[in-house]
Amino acid sequence: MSSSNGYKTKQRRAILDFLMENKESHVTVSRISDHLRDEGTQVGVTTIYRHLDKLLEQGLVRKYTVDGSTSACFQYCDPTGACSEHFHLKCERCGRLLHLRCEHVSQMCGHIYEEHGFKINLCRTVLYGVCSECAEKEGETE
Amino acid sequence: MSSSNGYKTKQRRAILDFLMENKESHVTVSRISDHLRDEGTQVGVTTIYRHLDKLLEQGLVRKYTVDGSTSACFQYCDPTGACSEHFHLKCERCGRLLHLRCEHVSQMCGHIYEEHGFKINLCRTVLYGVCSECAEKEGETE
DNA sequence: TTGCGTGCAAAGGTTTTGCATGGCA
DNA sequence: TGCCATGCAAAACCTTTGCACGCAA
Repeated sequence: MSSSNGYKTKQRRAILDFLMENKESHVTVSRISDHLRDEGTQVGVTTIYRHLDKLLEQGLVRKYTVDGSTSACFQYCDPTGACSEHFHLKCERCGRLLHLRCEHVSQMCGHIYEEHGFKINLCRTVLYGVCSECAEKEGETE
Repeated sequence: MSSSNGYKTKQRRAILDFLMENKESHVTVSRISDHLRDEGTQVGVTTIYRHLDKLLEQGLVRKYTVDGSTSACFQYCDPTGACSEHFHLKCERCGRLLHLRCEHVSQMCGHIYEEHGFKINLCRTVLYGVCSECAEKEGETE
């Protein structure tokens, strides 16, 4: 079913490459556009939006918004499925996305499902907070 | 400090009333605007945005985005502060917001902080998924 | 009376749509 | 060659800003 997801064009390749290069952080459409232009592979924003929509449907990218920004953020999501099995932590200070691979926490998902009847969608859920590095920096000045 | 948060106008009253009536779900600016117009208390969107900004600063409303919609969602947040002490679950089907008051889950926050060095911000964090009622409905048709 | 609150109009952004052209298979 | 992909321009939205007037205190 997913073997023929459209033509292989250089625009699609360029967008996908950039997303994969930045799989540890999130990017906006304008950042994708700027990067591709600087790199020499000019791609219209329309095309970028259309590809992201498709990738979203296929579950290959994650989409969310960051406080204070009006534009959506996108992030490549490994097709091996690894990212749909653990929580994601987003630091409100530095913006980094951390992958929380932890047995203890995974069990909590089971607990919430069994005891509270709520099936968490790990693909969409992001835990916001402050990472240890940023907490240290703040501790210095406060 | 928070005893004099501006004048008491009928617009402010109308917006706050609507938010409090809908504290179990989220509303968009256009929904607020439509409701107030239908109710007879026409309020300009500019005013709605400005009040929401203030309420956000005061921590009286929560703001987030829902997949598929480009506009922001707002939700009244009880000033008793209880809501900053537990997780919120948002059902992706019915849109309801559930308050997860559970000792076991609260302990997990401590675990993530102590073992992973990440301090979760419960005010901003929303766990997405499907609630038990919607899961049942889907089970019937699938 | 003073100064914040309000709402219109306009600006600024982001995202979507229509349509003619380009390029993969 | 047949379609899908692309990109420009324009439209459609959402949100913010400037400014004059209204209204609470």
